[in-house]
Amino acid sequence: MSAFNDKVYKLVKRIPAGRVMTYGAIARILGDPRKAREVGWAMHGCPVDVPAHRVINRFGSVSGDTYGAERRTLLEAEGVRFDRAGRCDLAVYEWSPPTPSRRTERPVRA
DNA sequence: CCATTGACGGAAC
DNA sequence: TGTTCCGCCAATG
Repeated sequence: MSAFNDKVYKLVKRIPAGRVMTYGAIARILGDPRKAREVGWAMHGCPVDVPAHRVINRFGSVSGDTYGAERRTLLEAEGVRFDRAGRCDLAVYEWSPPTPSRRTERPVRA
């Protein structure tokens, strides 16, 4: 288990219900913007205590074939709205980890 | 070691 | 976010 992989899990666990993060955003926060694919690969075998359904691609759509439908259902249960194309509004739902010197968190209710 | 693949991203059209 | 192409990187055979 690489350190990068562990960081991904830790970050994903901090994502609040009803909010999502993209693979690229996670990789970027972890310091390796180009490792977006690895984030996805890490989620492929993620433990059950990691809310992998809150990690989606940059289009706001859920990737994956079989597991994708299940994850999307979980997100909808948390209040995330999907349009007909299976995408959600990242401008509204995308979440960023809290920073020590900044507390600008807003409720976000679409 | 080389080729292929992928739960990605982004630039170019 | 339409489609196509390419770069990046780990895992897999």
